[in-house]
Amino acid sequence: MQQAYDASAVEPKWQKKWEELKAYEVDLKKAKDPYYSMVMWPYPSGDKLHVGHWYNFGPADSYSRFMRMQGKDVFTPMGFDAFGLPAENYAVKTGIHPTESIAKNVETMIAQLKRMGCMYDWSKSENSSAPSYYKWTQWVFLKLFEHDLAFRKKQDVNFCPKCQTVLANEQCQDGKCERCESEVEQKPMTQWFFRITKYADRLVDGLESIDWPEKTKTMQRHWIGRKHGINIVYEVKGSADSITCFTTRPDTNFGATFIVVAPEHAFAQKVAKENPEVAGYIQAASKKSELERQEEGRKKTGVFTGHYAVNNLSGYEMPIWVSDFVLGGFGTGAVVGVPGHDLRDFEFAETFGIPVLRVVVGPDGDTSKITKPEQVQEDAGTMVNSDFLDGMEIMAAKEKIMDHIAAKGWGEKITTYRLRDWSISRQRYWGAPIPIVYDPEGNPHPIPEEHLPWLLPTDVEFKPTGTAPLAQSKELKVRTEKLFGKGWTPEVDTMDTFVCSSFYQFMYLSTEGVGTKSEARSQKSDFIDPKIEKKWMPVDMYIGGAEHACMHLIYARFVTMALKDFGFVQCEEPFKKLVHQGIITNQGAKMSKSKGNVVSPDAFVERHGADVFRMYLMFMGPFTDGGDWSDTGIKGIDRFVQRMWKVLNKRVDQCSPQVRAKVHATVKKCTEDIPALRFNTAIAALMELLNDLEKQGGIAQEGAEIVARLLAPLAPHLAEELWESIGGQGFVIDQPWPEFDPALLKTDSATVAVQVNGKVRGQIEVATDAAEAEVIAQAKEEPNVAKHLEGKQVRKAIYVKGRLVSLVVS
RNA sequence: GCCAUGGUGGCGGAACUGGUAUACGCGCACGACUCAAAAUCGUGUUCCCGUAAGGGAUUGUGGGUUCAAGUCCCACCCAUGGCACCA
Repeated sequence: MQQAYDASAVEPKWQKKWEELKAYEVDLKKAKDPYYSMVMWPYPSGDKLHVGHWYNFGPADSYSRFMRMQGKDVFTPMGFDAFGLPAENYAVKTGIHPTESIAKNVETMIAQLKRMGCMYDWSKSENSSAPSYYKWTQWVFLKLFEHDLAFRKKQDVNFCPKCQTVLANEQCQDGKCERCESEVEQKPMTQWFFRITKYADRLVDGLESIDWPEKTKTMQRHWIGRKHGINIVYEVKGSADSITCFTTRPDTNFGATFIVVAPEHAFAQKVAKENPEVAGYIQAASKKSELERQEEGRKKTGVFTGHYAVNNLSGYEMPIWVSDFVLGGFGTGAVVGVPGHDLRDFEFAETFGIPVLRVVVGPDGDTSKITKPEQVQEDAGTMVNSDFLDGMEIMAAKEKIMDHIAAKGWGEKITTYRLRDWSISRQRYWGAPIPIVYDPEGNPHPIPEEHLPWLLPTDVEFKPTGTAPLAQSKELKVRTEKLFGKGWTPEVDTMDTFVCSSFYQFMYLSTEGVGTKSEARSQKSDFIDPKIEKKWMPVDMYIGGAEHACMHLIYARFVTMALKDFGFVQCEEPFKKLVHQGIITNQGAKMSKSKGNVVSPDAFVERHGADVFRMYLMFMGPFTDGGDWSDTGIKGIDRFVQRMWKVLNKRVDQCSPQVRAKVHATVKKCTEDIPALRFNTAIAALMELLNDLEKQGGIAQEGAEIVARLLAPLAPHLAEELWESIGGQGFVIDQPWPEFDPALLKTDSATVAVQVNGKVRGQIEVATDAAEAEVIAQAKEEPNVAKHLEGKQVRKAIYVKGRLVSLVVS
């Protein structure tokens, strides 16, 4: 009799063997059928791996293992996004240098990751805070600088007065600091930017070619916000001034009845000098904070300037207003109001008694006076009261009038974007130093490549003061003067950590391990071997959180495109296929340290093993849905593992035809479900099979070999142990994926349901190939069916092969 | 407010091009083993009526199409995620 399956002994045993035999190391040059499978690299925090990591990495590994058994040379690396604020804050609190705490955390996390039993190629790991890595972060900066894609400018930035630091847009929520909830101030500061806006069109158009979730693509499209429209110039009556308005819907321009400019607009500023009412409004508006504006909601405020602008199309004299619902920073800072067909314009017109004209008739044909907001739909509507546009569909009218306005010289067609250039300067310590020095006149100069890595100095305090910690470093100052001359000063800001992660997909392919061979690489000037890059890029499968949709996932695309243009890589898009795992919550709330509801996997892994924990997470529901954490069901997977171990070690001479059919049906199900990341149903199918095997009292050798292989992606340790115990050679993960025989899936007879007037009244067994008439006759004879047919006429009879008979009677 | 996705037993969730709704698991109940408990095994388990056979109801709500609707169409309600005066 076999012993119970003991995960605590079996799992370390196989982990050791995999490591000793380098089972997961990939020869990037020799690999014949490359498949690059990547997960988003974790931040090495002291909190260790949490359930969310397991939920991302475990299933992703099962997918990689499946692809490997399809015969692919699967490369799946792991690394650490190690620069960033948490380590710096920890340093402020404890005085321990981030280099030290990060090294310790990385070590712990590697041990934990190995405990998961994932097939990472550790010989090619990366750590973004290693000089051998950030040398390349700096190199990327220099290349962007060289091509005028990195530049310096003064701009308002988000500044948290309590944390004494600049925050990225994503670190401000509703105008408040994400961490301390203080209200964020807008402060003008000189910062470095990457000119991502230059790539706006490619970033939008490229989305067509990649296999990403539609939702993520939509978010990126919206974030980039490309809009085709026209700038129309309106002359101010009795003045040499003019106001330019951007609009995407010039087709409705015959309905324009007013103009609104932002308080910051030059015309508003000019009027304010002679009109105290306007000046007062502008001053009041500028005092309002982001928060106050939001609290006001959609309530419209404004002030009339006393001036009019002429609509050349209709001759209408439009009053010019100032209102803070128009944003100074967007478009031209002025809009033309078409209250009949725009929600905001309607609200404004209603508040101030401005006429509302109808110029579009909707599908309902209603031409009455407009009394409630009617937003123009892009796909339905006909022009009215619009002179030469009358009767046209709106989209056709839009094209016609744009040409008309442009030809008359009243405006110019233009495309606008919502995307802004990427601010990458951070007044923080723990990041890659920006490789720039300033001459005595204050002009920036790139640090020559031979001086990279431009090392992060260590002689600094971490306490936040509002200026960059690097400014305190004597060593950095001395180093700069020594290399460049007296009076030269270093840049003291570091780079946003998103710069580090924007190109790591290439780094894995060009290194040989943290702190070992990667040191050698840092001596070379090659970014990546073009042959390797061509062979492996783009990444075939990328799995990670949806929260990166408009940050990392845009930045990485931008940097890849730029590197392609510079001639260093050949791929346009870094990630061919992208999948987001769902979020695991605890009692409906996101897990976070501050809420104290983080579930640690360690205790479960210790009790049940990594296989059970991984499988339980996969069994909870669809991978992309996530779910609410509960540990009640984990026992079911534990039982599954124990029972599977037992029954696969019980031999029968031959499986019954029914069990053989079930085995092949299970192969089919797993073959379809695992690559589609439907792990929950694949596991359910294996459970069904297990129930049948137990009824049979065991399994034939041939069947056991199939089942062990089916388990290999989902429960890697259990599968290896099973494979060994049934006499398999080598690692099960190196075996080919089993194939199913479609002939075995067919059965001779089928259970067919019989409905009478839509209600199931009985079941009959029929031969699969029985004729329709025969089956219907048999159905009528079924006792309970017959009862319901008594005294009635069958009007219609339908047979769905092998499924049901539907009888309609009256 | 706008956009997207989704509402199925006590719970997590299955369900192919419309074709026996509730697979699989958890939990629960009863039984076996045990001095007892845990573990394990067996049986049952959508709800209501019925000992049973059987009948009725049921996939957020209300309509519709169809021999047949969780699945398709219309209206509405609710939940989650994203965006939020972007012209």
